[in-house]
Amino acid sequence: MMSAMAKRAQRRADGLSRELIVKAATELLDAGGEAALTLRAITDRLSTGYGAIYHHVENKGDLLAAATDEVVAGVMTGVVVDAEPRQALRAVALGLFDAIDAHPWVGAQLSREPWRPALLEVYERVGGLLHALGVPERSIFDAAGALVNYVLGVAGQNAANARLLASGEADRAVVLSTAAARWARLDPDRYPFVHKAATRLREHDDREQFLAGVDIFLAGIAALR
Amino acid sequence: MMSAMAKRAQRRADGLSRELIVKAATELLDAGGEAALTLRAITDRLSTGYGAIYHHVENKGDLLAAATDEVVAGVMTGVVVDAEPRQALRAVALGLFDAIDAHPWVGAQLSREPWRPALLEVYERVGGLLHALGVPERSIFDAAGALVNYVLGVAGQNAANARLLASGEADRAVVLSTAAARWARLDPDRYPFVHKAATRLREHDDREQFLAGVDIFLAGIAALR
DNA sequence: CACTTGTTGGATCGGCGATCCAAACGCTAG
DNA sequence: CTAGCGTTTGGATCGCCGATCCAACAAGTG
Repeated sequence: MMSAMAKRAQRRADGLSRELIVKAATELLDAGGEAALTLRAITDRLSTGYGAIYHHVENKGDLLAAATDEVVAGVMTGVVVDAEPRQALRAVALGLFDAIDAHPWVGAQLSREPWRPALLEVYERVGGLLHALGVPERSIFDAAGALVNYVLGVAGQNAANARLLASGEADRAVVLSTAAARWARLDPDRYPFVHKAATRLREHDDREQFLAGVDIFLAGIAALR
Repeated sequence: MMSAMAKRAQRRADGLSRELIVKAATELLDAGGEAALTLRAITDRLSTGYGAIYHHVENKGDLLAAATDEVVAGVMTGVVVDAEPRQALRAVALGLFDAIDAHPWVGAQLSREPWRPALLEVYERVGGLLHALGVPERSIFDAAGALVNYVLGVAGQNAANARLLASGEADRAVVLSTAAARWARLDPDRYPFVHKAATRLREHDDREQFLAGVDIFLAGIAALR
C-alpha cells in the first residue's frame, strides 16, 4: 500500500529517434555480429523499453535494413565519380567490398534482402558506368546484374567467414591454415584441383582475389562490345 | 496411484535415422521455406520427441546443412561429365541454378555457409573444367572463385525472391510488375539507368539472365588465356 | 533371467520478437 | 495557470523457438 510510488522509474531526458536507434543497432552489430542485435540489447543500451523502440521502428527486420541502407549509402556517396569508367567500376566494387569487410553483417543482409533502396543506387551507378564503357544498351541489364550478383556472392562469403571468426576463438590466419591443411589432405586423385589449390588458399588475399574476379567480369563485358 | 500406466505413450515401431530426419526436414523446407523448419514441426511430422532428433543430429544448423549437402550432391552427380568444357561449365552452373530455384532455402544456406563439403565438389568440378578449358594454372583459383561466387550471389537473390513470394500472397508476375512500376516511377534524371531498365525487369527471365552472366564470366576467362 | 548399452519421448529452461497498456510528457485552448 | 489530449515512453506479458536433461523403453549379452 505504502509504496505505490517508484513504479515508473524515470524517463529519458533526451528524446529517442529512429536515427539514434539505428546508430545503436549499428554499434551492436559491429561489436558482436548479427546475433548481438536483439531488442533487449537495444533497450539496455538506450535505457528504454520495447514500446519506445517499436514506436520508431517497424520491427527488427526494418531496423537491420535501415542500418544496412545507411552503410551502403555511405559507400555510394564516398566513391569517386569522375574517374575513367573502368576504374570507377572497380572503385564501386571495392568500396562495397571494404564496407562489407568492415561490417560483415551488411553482407549477410544484402544477400538476404537484395531489393533495398540502397542497392538501387548501386545498380544505377553500375548501369551508368557500363553505359559510359560503351556496353551496348541491350546488354547493360544483364551485365549490371551479373556484376552486382558477383559482389553479393562475395559479400555472403565474407559474412560467413566473419561469423566463423567471431564464434570460434581462432584468428584469421589459423582458420585459413587449418582449412588449407584440410584441402591438402584430400585425395589428390579424386580432388586434384582443390588439392593443388590448398597452397593458394593459405596465401591468398581476399581483397585481391575479389578484384581479380571483378577484372574477369570486366574483361567479359568488354567482349560484349 | 492407480494410473501410473499410459504415461509413456507409445514408441516408434520403425527406427529413426539421420537420413529419415534429413528427408523430413527437406520436405518441410520445400513446403514452407526456411521458417517452416522448426524442431517442433519435425517432431510432429515424425511423431517423436526432441531427444530422438538430437540423438541423430547435432543441432538445427547441422540438419539444415545436411539437407543442403544432399541437394547439391544430387546436382553434381546428375550433371553430364563428358561434354565440351565450356558447355559443361554452363551445365554445372545451370544445374545449381535449377536446384536452388526448386529449393530456394538451399540458396540461402549456401550464401550463409559456403564452406560445406558439397561446395568442395563444385569447386573441384569447376576447377577441372577450367583447366580443361586451357586457363593458365595461376588464374584458375581466381576464376573458379569468381564463378562460384557469382552463382552464390544469384542463389541468394533467388532465395530472397522466394521468401517474398512465399510470405506475401502475390504471385511472381504481380511482384515483378509492381517492382517494375516502382522503377519506372523513379525520376529519369536521377535514375536514368534503373528507369530505363524497368521494362526489362518486367520481361526478363531469371534463368536466361543467369546464363547471360555465366557467359560474361566465361568470356572474361577466355581473355585470361 | 539380470544387466548393460543405445534409443526414444517429453518436461523444462532461458531467450527471443512482438504486442499491449498505463504512466509520463508536452503542447494547445480556454 | 490549468485542464485536456495526442504523442512518446517503459515494462509486463505472450507465444514460440532451440536446446538440455532425464526417465522410460528396447535390444543385445551373459
